[in-house]
Amino acid sequence: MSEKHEWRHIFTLLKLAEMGAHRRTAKISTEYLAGKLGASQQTASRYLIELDNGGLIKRTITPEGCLIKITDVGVRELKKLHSTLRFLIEAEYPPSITLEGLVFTGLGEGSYYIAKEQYRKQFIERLGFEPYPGTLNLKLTTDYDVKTRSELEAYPAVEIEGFKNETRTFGPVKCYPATIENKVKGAVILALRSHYDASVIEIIAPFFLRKHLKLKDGHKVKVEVLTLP
Amino acid sequence: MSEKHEWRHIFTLLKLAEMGAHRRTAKISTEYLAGKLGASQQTASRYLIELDNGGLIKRTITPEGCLIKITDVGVRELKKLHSTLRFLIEAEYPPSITLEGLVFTGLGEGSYYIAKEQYRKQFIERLGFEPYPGTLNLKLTTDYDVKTRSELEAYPAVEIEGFKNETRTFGPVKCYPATIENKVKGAVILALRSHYDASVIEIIAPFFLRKHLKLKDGHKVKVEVLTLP
DNA sequence: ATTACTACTAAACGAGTAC
DNA sequence: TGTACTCGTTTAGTAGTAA
Repeated sequence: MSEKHEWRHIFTLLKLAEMGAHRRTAKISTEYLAGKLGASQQTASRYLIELDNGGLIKRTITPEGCLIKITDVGVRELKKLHSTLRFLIEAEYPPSITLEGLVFTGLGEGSYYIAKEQYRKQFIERLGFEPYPGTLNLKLTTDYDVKTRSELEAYPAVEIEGFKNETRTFGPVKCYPATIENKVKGAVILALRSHYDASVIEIIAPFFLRKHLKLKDGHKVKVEVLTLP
Repeated sequence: MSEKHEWRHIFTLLKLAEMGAHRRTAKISTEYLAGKLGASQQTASRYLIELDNGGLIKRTITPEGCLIKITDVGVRELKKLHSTLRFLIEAEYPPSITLEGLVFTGLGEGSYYIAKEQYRKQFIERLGFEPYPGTLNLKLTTDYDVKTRSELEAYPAVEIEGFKNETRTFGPVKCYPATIENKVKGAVILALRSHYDASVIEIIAPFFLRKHLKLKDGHKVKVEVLTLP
C-alpha cells in the first residue's frame, strides 16, 4: 500500500482535499488541477484516472469538468499520513534506532540469568515470547554505536523487576523489543550484568540465534531497536 | 518551495524521520534506506545527495554508511506538511470552493446598497478593501453550482450587520472573501437582496470588474471562494 | 469547453562497476 | 563492506489532437 510511485498520488489527493474533495463532490477541471500540481493538463488527467482506478477517488466526467470526491479509502490514506507525521513530530524519542556489533563469546553467564524463573516469567509476560536460555553478545565497535547505545539507556524500556533469593540479589533489567538482522523478533537487554561496559549489548530471542542465523564469532549483526511510544 | 518533483524528497525525509534522523544523527546506509523506500541503492544514494544539496539534510559519509541528520529546514518541511494535513482533516469546512456563473446585468440596485455608508464602513473594516460601488451579478447555470452555493450559505462568513434609517430597514449581509478569475481579490456577497433566487451570486471588488476583467453579459466567470477557519 | 488518446521527449531508474 | 559514477533501459511527462 502506498508504495514507491504512489507518492504522486498521495500528493494529488492532498491537492484535491485542499479543494474540499474529501468532504464534498468538487468540480475540478484537469487544467485547474494541473495548475495546482505544477504539471500539464494531460498529467493531471492521467493522475485522476490512476486515482480512480486505485479506488482513491470517485470521478464523474461532465462537459464542464470532473466531479471528484475522495473515497473513504482515499481519506484513510491521508489520515494515515497525518498520524504518521503527528507521531514523528510529537514523539519524544525516535521510533526505532539501529545498532550494529560483532558477535563474541561471553562467559556463559547469559544462560544462568535468563534461566532464572523470576526473570523468565516476566520476559514471557512483557515481551511476548519465551527466550531461548542464552544471550547473544554483541560488541559495539564504532563511536556511533556506543553513543547510540548510551542514548538508548535514556529511552523508556520494558522494565523487568529484580528479585532476591537465599544467596543473592538480582538487579532490574531494561529490555527493548528489537528485530535482529531484519528477520527475528527478539529484544536487546541492557545491564543484565554490570561488568560489561557500554560497548556491549546482549540479545535474547525465542530461538538459539547463533544457529538460527548461522552466526559465528566476529560476524557483524544488525539490530533494529524499537523504542516505546 | 517544495514544487512538483520534490515530493519524492519529502517522502524520503519522512522515511529518514522514521529512523529518528529528525532528532539525532542516524547511521543509515543507502542500501537500507533503499529497502524502506522500495527503490534501488543507487536511487536512495541520489535522493540523499539531492536532499543534501537542497539543505534538507546534513550528511556525513563514513565507510559504514551515512550519518544523517535532518536539518531545521527539513524538519520545517515535515511540520508544514503535518499542519496542512491537520488543517484539512480537522477543519469542518473545505478551505475553498469554486463557483462559476454567467455575467448578467441587474437592476442597478447593487450600487445603491454598496454605497450606503453603514455597509461601506463595515466592508472596508472586515474585508480589507473599499468596494467599487456596484456589484457583478453572476447567474449560476449548473446544478452543481447551485448546490455549491447553497452549501456555502451554511459556512462561516464575514458578517456585515444590518441597520435602519428613517425610511426602512437594511438586512444583514454575509460575505466570503474570494478570488475572481484567479486574478482579483474581492468577495462574494449573499442575500443582499431577497428577490434573487439561489442561482445568483453577487461579487464586490476594489475595482469595476466589468472593465478590469473586460467582461460582458454572458461571459463565464470563475470565483474561488475562501471559507474561514 | 472539456477529457484523454497517441506519439514523442525528458527524466528517473538501476545494473554494472570504480573507488 | 560502504558510496556514487556511467550509461543503457524504463518510466513519467507533454504536445498535438480527436471526441
